[in-house]
Amino acid sequence: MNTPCFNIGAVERDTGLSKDVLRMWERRYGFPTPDRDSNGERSYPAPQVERLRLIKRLMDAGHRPGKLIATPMEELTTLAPRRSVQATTNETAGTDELNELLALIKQNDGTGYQQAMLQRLARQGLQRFVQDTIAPLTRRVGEAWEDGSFEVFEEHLFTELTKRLLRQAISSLAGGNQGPRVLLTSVPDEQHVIGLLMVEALFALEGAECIPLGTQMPLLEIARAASAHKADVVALSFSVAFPQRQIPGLLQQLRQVLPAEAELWAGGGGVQRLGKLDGILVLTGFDSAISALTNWRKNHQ
Amino acid sequence: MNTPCFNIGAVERDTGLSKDVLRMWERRYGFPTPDRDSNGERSYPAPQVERLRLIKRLMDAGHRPGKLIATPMEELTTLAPRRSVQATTNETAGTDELNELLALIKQNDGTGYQQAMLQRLARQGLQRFVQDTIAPLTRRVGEAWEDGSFEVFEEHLFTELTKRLLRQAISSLAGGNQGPRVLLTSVPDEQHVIGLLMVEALFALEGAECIPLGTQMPLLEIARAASAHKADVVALSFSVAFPQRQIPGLLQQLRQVLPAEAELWAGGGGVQRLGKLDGILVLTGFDSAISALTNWRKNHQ
DNA sequence: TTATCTAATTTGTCCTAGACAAACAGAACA
DNA sequence: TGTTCTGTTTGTCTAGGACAAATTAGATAA
Repeated sequence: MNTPCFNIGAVERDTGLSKDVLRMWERRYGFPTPDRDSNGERSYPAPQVERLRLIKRLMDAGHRPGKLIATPMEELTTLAPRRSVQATTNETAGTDELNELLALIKQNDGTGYQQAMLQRLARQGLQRFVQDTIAPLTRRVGEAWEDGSFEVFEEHLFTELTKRLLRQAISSLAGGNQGPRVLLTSVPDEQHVIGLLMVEALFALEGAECIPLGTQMPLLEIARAASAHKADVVALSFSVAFPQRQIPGLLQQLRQVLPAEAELWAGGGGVQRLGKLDGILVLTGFDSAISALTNWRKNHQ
Repeated sequence: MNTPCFNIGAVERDTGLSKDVLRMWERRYGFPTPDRDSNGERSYPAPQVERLRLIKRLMDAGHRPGKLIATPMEELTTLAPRRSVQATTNETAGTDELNELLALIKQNDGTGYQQAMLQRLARQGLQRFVQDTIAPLTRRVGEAWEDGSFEVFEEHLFTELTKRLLRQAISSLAGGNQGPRVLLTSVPDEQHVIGLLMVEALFALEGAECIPLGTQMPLLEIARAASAHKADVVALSFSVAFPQRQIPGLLQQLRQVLPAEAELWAGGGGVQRLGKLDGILVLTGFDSAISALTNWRKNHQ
């Protein structure tokens, strides 16, 4: 493992920082300081890539790059998150149980986690399971990832296993066909699917007809899918990690290309601070999602 | 829908063509021809974005951009795929049944598809189901997508439902613990997970201990995960859609940062034409994967 | 002291235009 | 028919400049 090197494209892939940003940081802040290969192209040593990944994580947690880059490495690893301060409010109840579940993931005990979750599902029923177990657990994992107490691969394992549980639960429900036809998906660059699965579970419980298209649909394809499926509602999910600044523009762009008769709903952690947008319904939580559904039914009978 | 416009970043997201490529094509070929907004920045009309998406699809199917861009739009829509010529060989048997399954997707009948697949699973058993149903079906969908007879959203629906089936089948297996500990994942930019799920199903059937980390793990994180989980094998999947040229470099880079005691296996449609690589085992198919597993056991008892 | 508005700063994204290497196609050759 | 060589195609990298949106800091008013 003697100092493997990454070119700028590989660093972009691995860190999520665009080439433009990597070059700009080098120009402005003097970091990173890649070597040059025989063609004069940047060649990033692995430790610098690690540091960039750490910086990116702290940025996603609300820190600013200028400060971070000036901070020495040791200090970086101990920095706390800035954004999610008011998070731990209604988590007094059941906190210990959630911690136990997370501990299973941290011990790399995927099987144990799955079994414990299935028990909870059986005990709580799907709706409560989604709202009281999956949702807070997901948020907790996000926070833990931000403050560094969760490794990336632990988060991946959690995500993969949780997706399985949800999908399994959903497919055990008979496909509803009373309610609106709801097309569930996300925009390109938004790959978090757990939010979509949670809301699908709730909608399916209510008997709505869900069309799960997975994540990362190009906007124009969402519009075509909505036409082809005669969807009554297009529901998009934005995670907290999604670049907030892009959301309003994306939604309005999609609203423009979407059939007029299809409603556009947006939910997830990313849209909570969003203002009102014309022709778009912002879902601020699970209750809001369910009441949107019942409202739709009231207006379409 | 009066000519909505996309900036270059949105086009990159929606088409998968990098900003560099978009600018270069404009310089070289005179297409696309975006307008400019008040800041002098490119503004792509929706029809051009559609055309770019079509071109990208045909490129993934083996065509060359120079030709495609010179081709008029009407002709583009009728172009056949170039790459997958020898595909339809051993598909004589059961072709009609597979066509029926695909027809369900095309009719947007997700529920019917799921039921039909569950029946097949029960009839064939998991191993045959993976090899004789899921695998050819997935290949067929890929081909159909390439030659334009499948819409993107139909492919998404198929993918989402098939993932559910596989995950459900896998989680019904008791977690094995005899065989090697196999860490299953993919590199960043490789988001196709069905191949991973198929091989996980086979390995789990053989009693191996699978650690599914989902897709898109940064290389350095794969290495950390392998250490933390004490993985005996890291198995990566590359779909046919993954840029072939990047694969050898990626694998060697990963091999460098991976613990020496962990084996590195690479499978999927993307690695079939790959030459031999030092310290990396290329899996050319399901049989090859299973024999790799038994070989490993032979060498580690 | 708190609130609000303005100015300065930070930061990401976009721009042009040039260079080069890897991949590919086709021709000449064995 | 197969192989090597050469020219073309194509993607990715480089440099540094510009600017707008977001954020912070400072100043003024309540």
